[in-house]
Amino acid sequence: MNFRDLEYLVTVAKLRHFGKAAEACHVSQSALSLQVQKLEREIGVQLLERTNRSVVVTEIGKEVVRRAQELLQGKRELVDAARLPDGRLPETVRLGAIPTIAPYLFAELQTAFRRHFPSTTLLFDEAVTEQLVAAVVNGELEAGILATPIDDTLLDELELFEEPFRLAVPSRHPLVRKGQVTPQDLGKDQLLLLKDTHCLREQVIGFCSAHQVAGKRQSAASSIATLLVLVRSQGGVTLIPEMAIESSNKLTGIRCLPVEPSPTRRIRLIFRKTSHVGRRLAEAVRHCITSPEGSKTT
Amino acid sequence: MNFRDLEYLVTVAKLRHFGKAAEACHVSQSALSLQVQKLEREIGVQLLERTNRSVVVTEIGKEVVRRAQELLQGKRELVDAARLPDGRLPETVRLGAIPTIAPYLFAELQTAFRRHFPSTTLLFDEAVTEQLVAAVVNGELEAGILATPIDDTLLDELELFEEPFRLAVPSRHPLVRKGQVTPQDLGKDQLLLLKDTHCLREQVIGFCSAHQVAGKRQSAASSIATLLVLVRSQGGVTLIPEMAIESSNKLTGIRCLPVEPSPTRRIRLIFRKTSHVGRRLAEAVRHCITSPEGSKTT
DNA sequence: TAAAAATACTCCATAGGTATTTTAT
DNA sequence: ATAAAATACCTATGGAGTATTTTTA
Repeated sequence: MNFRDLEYLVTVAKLRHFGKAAEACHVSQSALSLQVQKLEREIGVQLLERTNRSVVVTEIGKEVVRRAQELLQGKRELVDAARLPDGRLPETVRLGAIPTIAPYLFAELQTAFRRHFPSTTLLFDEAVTEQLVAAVVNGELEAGILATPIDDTLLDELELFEEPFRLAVPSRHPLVRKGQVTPQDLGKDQLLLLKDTHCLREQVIGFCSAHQVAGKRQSAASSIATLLVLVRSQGGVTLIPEMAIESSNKLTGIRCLPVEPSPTRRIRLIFRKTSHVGRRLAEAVRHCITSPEGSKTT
Repeated sequence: MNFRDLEYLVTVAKLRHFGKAAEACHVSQSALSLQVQKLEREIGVQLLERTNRSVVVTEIGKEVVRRAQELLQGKRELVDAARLPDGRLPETVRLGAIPTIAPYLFAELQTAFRRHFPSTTLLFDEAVTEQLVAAVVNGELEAGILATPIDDTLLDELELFEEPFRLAVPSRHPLVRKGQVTPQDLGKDQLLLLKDTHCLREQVIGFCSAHQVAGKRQSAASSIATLLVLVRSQGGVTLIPEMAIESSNKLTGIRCLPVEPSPTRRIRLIFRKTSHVGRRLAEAVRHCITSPEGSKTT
């Protein structure tokens, strides 16, 4: 067994097709087929079931593929860790964030990062929690920023900060006069929510149920920007994270009010436990965010 | 890079000698030397410093060796997991235990295990906590039984039970009449302790300091059996785990008294998080110990 | 100068390629 | 009948061996 064999297996399992897998691995179909067979013989267990139309991974195969992916990732991380210069970062690193954070953080983070680590290019990616976690686990991203406690033994997390939510209401909503808002006020108007791929939605619902707030709800928007447009056009209300306020100030007809006691979400960085690069990137990002005016060279 | 290269590197790092490493790997010195050089070229980092008298592993090399060992262990576990029959155990498994547990548990455990898993041979090993943990981490043992909370991200643990200590005293010690003993009684006689490789020693000291018990102490014995002989010959006292009482009853001139509140230790099973075999063995052992008269086939 | 690692050179096992056959829908 | 994987067979890369050289304590 060698890493190449595992690469072949993982690729066939992903594409469910020997021919396409061979192409992806830049070898002939026969070569790949042969190596996978050899691997199965060596382990002594059938990993794939082949017919002329489809390839299905056996139950044991799935477990083997999962472990093979870990080994391949471990190999990459071995090389990365060995090459990582003392106290520096690689030439390029990839950072992800969930959609309700990314647009409000990336611009400033980019600036701060450039100042602190001028020789490293920071690439951004936006994805919902589930995909973000998967991307960090399989090594497509070195680190990710999200707002959900992680439950993956392969990942570590670094706390960033706790962010309060504000209630966004139409400009001439009666609550604007009152200024201070209580959780109970949330039940009086139509509460606009994001679609359910976004963790923000669950956090808002969680806050409501923690305070026994019921009321009309509508889940239509897939971004905070859309939520705010709906607040204005439909006259509903919504909770948005503090970070989103500055950019939404440009949107006339909306006011953002503090709620007391305040709903919050906890922003975290995740990275693979075993990834030196990931951990160092996470520390770098935290440094950029918590002390944007420091100095540190790369 | 392939697994063989990593094997060569790990072996050289362990033996600090190319020739001996080559012998251990059953290849010629030149073959091994060449592959290690190739690996260093591929990674682009010097891993070893060679002179004609010694081989030293560089700082980066140590990290790479550590990761290489993990990859090699991961490869073994991939094969083990794939070959592991549903709900069964391999032909042979290796279980370790610390010296203050092993002699009192292995005999009965062997019997129960044979009944529950007749087709699996259970091999035992005895080692102090530090060595036991190392052996489980590097895969020499599938699981281990100890009495210390583990602090290793590679390991998982399974609680077994909480075990009380008893105070062993000479037969005609005044406390024998009194029957019930308090922690404060421990300070009145010479307290005999194990040498400091044994965690039992720290646990006894911990109990004493938790109850502000001072007094004469002597750390000489390297086994509970020796402790008890000293109790009799020197007239001191000692705390021994409940499991050890039955076999020490054969020793005349010793009485074991309960202490109230009772000192205890928590017995646990450890195994590699990623080892299917280890986890299953740990569950099997727990099953054997908690329900020794059950039925389960292998 | 002696022990040990590196190098030179030869050999062969095995991964890879092309062409073809088998298999299952 | 056809798409796809397996097989046959040839080629060539690279890992292994032996012999020798270089290095440095």
